[in-house]
Amino acid sequence: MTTTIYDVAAKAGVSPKTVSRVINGSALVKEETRERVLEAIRLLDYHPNAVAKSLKQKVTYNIGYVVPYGSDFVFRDPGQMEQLKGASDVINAADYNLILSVPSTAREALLEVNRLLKHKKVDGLILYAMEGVEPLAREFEEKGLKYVSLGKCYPEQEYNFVEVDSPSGGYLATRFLLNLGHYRIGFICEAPQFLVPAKESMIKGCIRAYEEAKIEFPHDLVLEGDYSVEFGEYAVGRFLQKNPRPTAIFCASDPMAWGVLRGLRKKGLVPGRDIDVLGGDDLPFTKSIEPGLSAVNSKLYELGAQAARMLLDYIRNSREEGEKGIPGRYLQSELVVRETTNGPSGKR
Amino acid sequence: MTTTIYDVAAKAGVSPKTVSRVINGSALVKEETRERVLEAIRLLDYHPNAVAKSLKQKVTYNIGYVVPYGSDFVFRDPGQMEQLKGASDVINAADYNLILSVPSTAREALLEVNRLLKHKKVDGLILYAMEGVEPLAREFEEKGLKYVSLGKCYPEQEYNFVEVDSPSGGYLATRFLLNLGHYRIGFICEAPQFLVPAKESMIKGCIRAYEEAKIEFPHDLVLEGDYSVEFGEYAVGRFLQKNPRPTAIFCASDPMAWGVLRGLRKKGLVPGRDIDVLGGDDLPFTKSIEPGLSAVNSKLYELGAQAARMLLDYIRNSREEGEKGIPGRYLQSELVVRETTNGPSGKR
DNA sequence: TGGTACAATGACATCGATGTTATAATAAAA
DNA sequence: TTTTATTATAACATCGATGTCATTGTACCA
Repeated sequence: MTTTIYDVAAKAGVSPKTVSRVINGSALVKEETRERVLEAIRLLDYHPNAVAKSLKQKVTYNIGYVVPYGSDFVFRDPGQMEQLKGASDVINAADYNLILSVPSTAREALLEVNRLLKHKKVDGLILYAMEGVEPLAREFEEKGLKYVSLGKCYPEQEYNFVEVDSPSGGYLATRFLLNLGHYRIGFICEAPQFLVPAKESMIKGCIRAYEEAKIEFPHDLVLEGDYSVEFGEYAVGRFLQKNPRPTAIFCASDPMAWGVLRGLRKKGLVPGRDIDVLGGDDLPFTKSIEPGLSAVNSKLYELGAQAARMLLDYIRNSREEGEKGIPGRYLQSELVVRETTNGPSGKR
Repeated sequence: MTTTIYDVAAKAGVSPKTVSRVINGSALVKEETRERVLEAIRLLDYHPNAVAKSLKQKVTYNIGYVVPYGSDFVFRDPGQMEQLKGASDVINAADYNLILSVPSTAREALLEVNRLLKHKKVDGLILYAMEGVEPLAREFEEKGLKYVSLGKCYPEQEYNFVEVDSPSGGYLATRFLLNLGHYRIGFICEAPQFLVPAKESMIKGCIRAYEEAKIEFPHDLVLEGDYSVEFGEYAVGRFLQKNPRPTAIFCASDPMAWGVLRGLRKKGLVPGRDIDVLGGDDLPFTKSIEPGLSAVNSKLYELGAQAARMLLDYIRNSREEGEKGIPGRYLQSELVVRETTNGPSGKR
């Protein structure tokens, strides 16, 4: 049936071990033998069986990417895709495979993770941190299973995570808007059910910026959004009822900002002239929107890429037993100014 | 180290084979023994090694999902994500794993596919059909490797594909617009570099609808787009220069239609009043856009799901050698009418 | 010329499960 | 009660690679 290393060995008149040496580029093979073996491999169209190799070497070259119970959420959120893409690129470049798993309930997520990690289908896991992953993360650590999470899984987590520093992004955005002359700013921040409990909301940074500027923070202008375009649109209505109404709106995610743009237009308001708008991701799509949406760049691609790099590092260099993993990292955001932030009306 | 089936056997005082029987739910185990074994499994927190099982059974329970050299394209196109999601849901429900691979060049794609299929890392492959996959598909067939393609890989392909019947979608859309009273319709169809050579363009169906209505087809109003929002916006400018200018625009994809909406607005035109617009995918995002975009529903989720189902079928029921696979299937589109199609101006 | 190093190769065991086949224990049939 | 089925279990081989260790061949040095 399938050709094995034994077939090749027989054809080349050597032992299987020698064929193995040739495949793995060992220097301990005479040039002439090597060529004979390579010829046999070519003739038989032989491909080593990765499963057998895995069994012996206890390495699968598979990385699991698990997003617990977020199926709909995940596939519709372009921010999620950026993270996945970052991870995918790094994993593929390292000749590993990415096993994508998007269970739809917490229970399924648990089963899934077991199937992958404990049954040795993957060498490690990238875990998207959401409400409810804490027990999973704890268990991994207890059992010495390798993972890196996208975001902290619980407040005291010190190892194996990469996280966007949301408060610093909020601070950056707010300071910028305050400097433009805004003081009534509407905030759409992250609804808790979409945030890991451990993650600090951007709003902390926003408040800090107000404090530094010694301006009173407009607590009446804070909404909690679900990352959807729809929510952004809805929020516009809410904000316009306020008195005085905000002169700028800052959203924790780009899709909500897209919704805000749409909502404003529906009300006959011009973003960037009547009301300033600032997004929270700087997704690729945001670059091509009209008018050009200013945004905090949350480095989502980089987030995924770094997580993958950390995990690969961890997998390949973990000699000592009982080491805790790799210290967590925070990514700092940047501000990208485009056309929707020009200062309060009249100033333009 | 890791607990194996031998450890469990020893603890329970039975043979490894009996443990295996318990794990696999064989009826040939006395109730009392079963319980003893289960207890041992629990105590030792034993999890069977999937790799060892794979080696023996020659089944990996992995499905590869390969999108040849389309990294950027893929992750930015929400239509792609719908297909991926459809496949992912089916694959996970069947207790298989999805290995996602998005190589960025044709050469990498080849290596990738070899790594996956020939090295036995997956039981089968879902292959996104694009320019250049034909040789791959041919080789798979020659070697009896299992795959199903999303779209035909070459014109005469009869097996192992699922495809959206684009011409029928084009026909549906065009007939609808003609019935509304349009006769100058602008078409943005698929640029050839993004289409498998084997796939028929929707434009064929559009022309057919014109023929049936005995109206002359406006050949001057056909553009080829790259699926991007930007192109849709650009196309608006092109169309408005035509004389007489079109009263409706039909796009092969939703993102291009989103671009058209934006482009129209920038020119001060109102979609659905001044010019009708029709999208080509009916993506989730399209449901929530403003104004509600009418669209041909291309069943992209279903496309991915069907491909996965076909492949799983093929994998599980392929007893006979040399069978060609599963006959290809075409999915028919539907029309979803929302707010952007009200007939030529004045008629409203 | 014999000894020592090192290069090149192979024999055999091993990874951890399951398939095959033999055998022990029990139940049903004669 | 003996024979025959049937149930329950185990011994051993096997999947296809690689690791360990032994062995052979060759070159270099004393």
